[in-house]
Amino acid sequence: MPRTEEANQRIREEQRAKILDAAWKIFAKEGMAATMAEIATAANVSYGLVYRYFTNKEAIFQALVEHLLQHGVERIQGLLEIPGTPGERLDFMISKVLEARRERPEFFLLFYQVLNDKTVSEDFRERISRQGLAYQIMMRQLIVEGQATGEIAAGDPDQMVNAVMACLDGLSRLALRDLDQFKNHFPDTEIILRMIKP
Amino acid sequence: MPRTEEANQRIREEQRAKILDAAWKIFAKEGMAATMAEIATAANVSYGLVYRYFTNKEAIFQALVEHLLQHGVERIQGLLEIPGTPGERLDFMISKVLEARRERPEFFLLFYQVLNDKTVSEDFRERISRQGLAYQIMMRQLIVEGQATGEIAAGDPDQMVNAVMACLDGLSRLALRDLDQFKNHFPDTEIILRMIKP
Amino acid sequence: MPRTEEANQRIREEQRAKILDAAWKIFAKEGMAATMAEIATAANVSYGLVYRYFTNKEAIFQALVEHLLQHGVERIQGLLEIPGTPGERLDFMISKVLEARRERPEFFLLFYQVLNDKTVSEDFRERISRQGLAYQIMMRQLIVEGQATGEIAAGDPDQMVNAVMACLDGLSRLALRDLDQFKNHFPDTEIILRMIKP
Amino acid sequence: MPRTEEANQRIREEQRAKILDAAWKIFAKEGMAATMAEIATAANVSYGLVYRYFTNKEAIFQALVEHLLQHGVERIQGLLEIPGTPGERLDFMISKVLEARRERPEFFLLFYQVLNDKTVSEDFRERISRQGLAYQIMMRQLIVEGQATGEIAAGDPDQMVNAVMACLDGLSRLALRDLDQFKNHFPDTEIILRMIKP
DNA sequence: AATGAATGAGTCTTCATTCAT
DNA sequence: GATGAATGAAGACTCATTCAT
Repeated sequence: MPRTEEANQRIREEQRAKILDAAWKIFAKEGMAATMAEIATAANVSYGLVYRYFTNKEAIFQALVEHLLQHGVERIQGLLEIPGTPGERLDFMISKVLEARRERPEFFLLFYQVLNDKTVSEDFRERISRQGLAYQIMMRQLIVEGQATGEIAAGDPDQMVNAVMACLDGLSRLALRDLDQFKNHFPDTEIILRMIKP
Repeated sequence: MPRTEEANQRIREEQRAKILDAAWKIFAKEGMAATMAEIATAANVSYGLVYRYFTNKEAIFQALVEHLLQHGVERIQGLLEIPGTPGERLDFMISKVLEARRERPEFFLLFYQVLNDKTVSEDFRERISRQGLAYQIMMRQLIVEGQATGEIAAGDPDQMVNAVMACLDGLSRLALRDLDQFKNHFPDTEIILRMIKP
Repeated sequence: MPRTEEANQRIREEQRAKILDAAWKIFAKEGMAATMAEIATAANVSYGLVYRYFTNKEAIFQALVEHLLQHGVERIQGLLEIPGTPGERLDFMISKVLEARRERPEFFLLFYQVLNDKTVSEDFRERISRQGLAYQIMMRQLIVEGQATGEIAAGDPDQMVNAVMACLDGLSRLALRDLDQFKNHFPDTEIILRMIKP
Repeated sequence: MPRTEEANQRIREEQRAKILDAAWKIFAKEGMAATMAEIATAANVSYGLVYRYFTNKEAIFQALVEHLLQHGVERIQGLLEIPGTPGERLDFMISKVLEARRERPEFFLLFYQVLNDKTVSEDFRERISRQGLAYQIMMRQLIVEGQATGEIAAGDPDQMVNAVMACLDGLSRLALRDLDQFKNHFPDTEIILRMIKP
């Protein structure tokens, strides 16, 4: 008695999700050094099954990255439409991303894995990189505007962008090293914002 | 007619240095994922020669880490003896480390590689970790003292430490991703310090 | 549809046995100089598969040696319980071991490989050595007793032990060099025994 | 001021001898697994020098084997000319070889290394093997003759040859394993001879 | 759809051999 | 004649990927 078509469909989706969930955690931590065995074990599926859902390791990575790109675009789109003064918009933009980073650290960790791992295909690096850049360009733009309105401290806007981005990056990595510190002493937005406030 | 003993000595020192120099760059970028072939190529020596100078990959890593620990200890020792108010000492401490990070990015990148790579021996992780911690504890102490004197902003000192450390970590990583940004728009100490200033 | 658990179990046991069988022959001949490729080829499996069954070359060796120790102990235990005069017991003991050596030459060849190969772990050498010694001590004891009863020739019992043991060792090695001679002209126990008979 | 020709000649011979002496010990123990570094160290010469005296490892081996063959031939020649009854000649032949084996164990150990090591060139194995065979054939012949005269026990002469040869082989190997036993309890000829005496 | 056994290419390490001095 | 630094091929081991059931 074969399964119904819907049942199969559902199974497939569930299994795929299970694998991807596991992959998030593993890839965020290990990057491309993650092994297929680790992923299968973490997903609680058999070794071979992973290959029925994904062509190869790169393909899993790709699925995660697509997710990243997708959500990233949405998020950035959202930020573009926010009303307010440049300073207000910066506040919002940074507080939002901080929140996201606190809630989904794997998300951003993967982001950096993509950028640093040379075994990741150039195409991904390119796309991921472009997205990060979009965010930075927007931040820079708002900083420049904010300096004009006096909401933002004077100084090289690029330095400020680098400082803020570095801080975000570093916080994400803290999640890897010391989850306790990360969860219990995640800095308030205010602290970060002081870097660019007059 | 064999080479003189001094000539051999010199050759050995030069080659060893050449290999270590190459290893800094490679390990900073790749961590233990670096291949011996990469290191040999970067050092411009043959594959097998690396093994005449170092027992194995771990031993190269070890040599670099020892260097790290050595200099780190000196640096931290130096900071302990600085006179001044807590706020002044924090200024000094952070400006010094920023300078070091700008000048020797590989140095700190390796630091993080050690912490994150689970293939690195537990002993190294322990020692490196302890050193990072010493720095953080000192910073936290000065922040608390600075808050008492009013030189430092009120708020959870742990959050501030995390924010500053994250920023430092993130800046180091910027060197990997975008050396141009890193070199030309490295943030002034002042920007970072604003995070903890009232 | 996956294989049944039993099928897998059976496959694993068969393959493991196949590899061990091949390993007996190869290790007996080459000792630790045996290559994994040789073993895989002799076992008619792929290179990598050997590593799914054994951690490393040493582990294969270990499995064989455990077998050796196991059976050796049984054999020696058996000899202790034999009734009869010292001379009779010596006859029995030597005829038994000769038979074993004729039937399972690899068994004893491996024994000597362990003793002579300095790349074998000290622990193994120790255990194997102790076992050989136990056998020799028993033989020496019976020789001394046999000399008292007049069943055994007078003379230095250590020399006799050495002569007999040397003969056994040498016969095993003959299997390597000239299997034809070994099989068709394996000496009768009587010949060996004459060395210690009056 | 260049060295005189004779001085050079003498140096060359001394160095060559030094290397060969060292090689005897090392090769007897390790066979072809001996490393050139070990040999150079044991000979107390520099690594590279070995290659000025010998083309490669095989060549050292070859020099030793030539020595073996040379002396072996002499020895066997000597035995052919011995007068006496078959039994007397056997006594002589075996006592001589036992003496040689006790005095120069490396000599015979190398002999067996050649036979068993597949990395030794087929040619050597062939020649060495032939020599061993010559010795055995002679022994067999004398045994047969001795059986006719009643000096030698009845029985399969091949078995007797194998038993005696095995004993010799085994004794040589005892030198590797337990030099103390080898030196202090080397069996008297008489014990060995009993195997073939009525 | 699922399982895990099987394969082999890539990397680490050793060591025979070559080469510059 | 002598030295030891340099090279690279061979063997151990890991792990992505394929395959039989």
